[in-house]
Amino acid sequence: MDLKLTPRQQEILDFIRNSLEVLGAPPTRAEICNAFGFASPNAAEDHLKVLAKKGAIVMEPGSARGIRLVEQLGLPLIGSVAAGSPLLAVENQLGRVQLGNQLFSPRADYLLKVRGNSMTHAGILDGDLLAVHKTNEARNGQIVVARLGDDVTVKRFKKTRNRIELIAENPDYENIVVDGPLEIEGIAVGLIRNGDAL
Amino acid sequence: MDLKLTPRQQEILDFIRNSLEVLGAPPTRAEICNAFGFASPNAAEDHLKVLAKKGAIVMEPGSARGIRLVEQLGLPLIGSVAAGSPLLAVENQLGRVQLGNQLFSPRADYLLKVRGNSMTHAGILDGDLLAVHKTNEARNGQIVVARLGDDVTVKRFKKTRNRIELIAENPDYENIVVDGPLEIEGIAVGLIRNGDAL
DNA sequence: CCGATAGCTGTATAAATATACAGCTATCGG
DNA sequence: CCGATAGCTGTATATTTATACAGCTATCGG
Repeated sequence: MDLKLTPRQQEILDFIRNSLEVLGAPPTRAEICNAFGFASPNAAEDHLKVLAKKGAIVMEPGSARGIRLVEQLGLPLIGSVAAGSPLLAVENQLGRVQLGNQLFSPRADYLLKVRGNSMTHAGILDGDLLAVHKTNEARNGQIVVARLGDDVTVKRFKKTRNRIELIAENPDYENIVVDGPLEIEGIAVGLIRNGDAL
Repeated sequence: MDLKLTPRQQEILDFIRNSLEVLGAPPTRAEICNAFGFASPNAAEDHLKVLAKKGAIVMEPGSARGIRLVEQLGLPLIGSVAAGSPLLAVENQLGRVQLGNQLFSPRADYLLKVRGNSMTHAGILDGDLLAVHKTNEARNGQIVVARLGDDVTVKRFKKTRNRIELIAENPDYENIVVDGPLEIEGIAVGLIRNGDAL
């Protein structure tokens, strides 16, 4: 979903860019109307919907000035996950990393900053950024981001006839035999290592 | 008015910075409350008022998410001025230039992109950015930004016993003898020339 | 001529948001 | 001990804002 924009739609997009630069915030529908001389706020709304459908912007539902430019979105970088909070909650985000998500396959939805050494033998070191594809299903042998109660962990997924195990790729760490509620948050599709860690 | 911030106030400011980076827009009062665990939106309001008074932010009255960081504000760059519109109207702004306003004295309030060659003999070329201090009063010999009806022009100010003249510093252009309404928008306090024009 | 699409007007409304007023506690310099 | 200030709770409200619904015109490929 990344179709070409009509000239008019391009103008709207440019206005949003300009608003971000000049005002420091995205415009409201009313401001768009004002800038283009629209008599109805719905004219702006329609344009925004099209821009969203075409993948140029993302709209934060119900939020004032909730227009985000996809081009400057990049992938959210998730830090340490606060107990019980949704992985992608704003409070867990360290920022965004400018990175086309077509770099990985399947598509990366976010980056997770890895903490600890439980996966070092799989080449995943402390501080690495793990590119994660959001999904609820994992196949045997895949490296998953899993939630066990309040904890979020990165491990290798192993499913046998009678149980599910989360394998630590480091003999110093113990594998986890799942007995409580397990939720797959996503599967690893890539890795980025910052120069600092090399 | 640029006093030191308390640690708490610094935290609030950092949160605003973070919100701009992560969300792409300034936070609402409610979001600040949420992030810091405040029970009352007024706690956020108070902090913002202090930050505004101390010069760290500027608040757009009545506007949703109307918090601007002064540090990334720079000086507004005014392009061609639409007939009849206020000089600093958003529609006239080409963007902002990162520039401490203490560079000039008196303080520069905005930059005006000069159009035309009527001041070339004063070293003001087409395309130059003129740093302007906002004021209604000009002294003899100062270079002023003046409004004559719908037109905004840059000229040297000359006041004699019985009339006011706007002098063009280029023999190819004619001086303007003021007979209609004249409004001084500001006086030139500096000049910036972009590499392109050299 | 038809249906789809772009681009708009006009109206309405629930929810988000800014922001005022009143008051309370802890700290700190004098 | 006093007054000022920082930092907050709690309540209330006028605006701003997002956004739905209904409908209209012009263009364009078939």
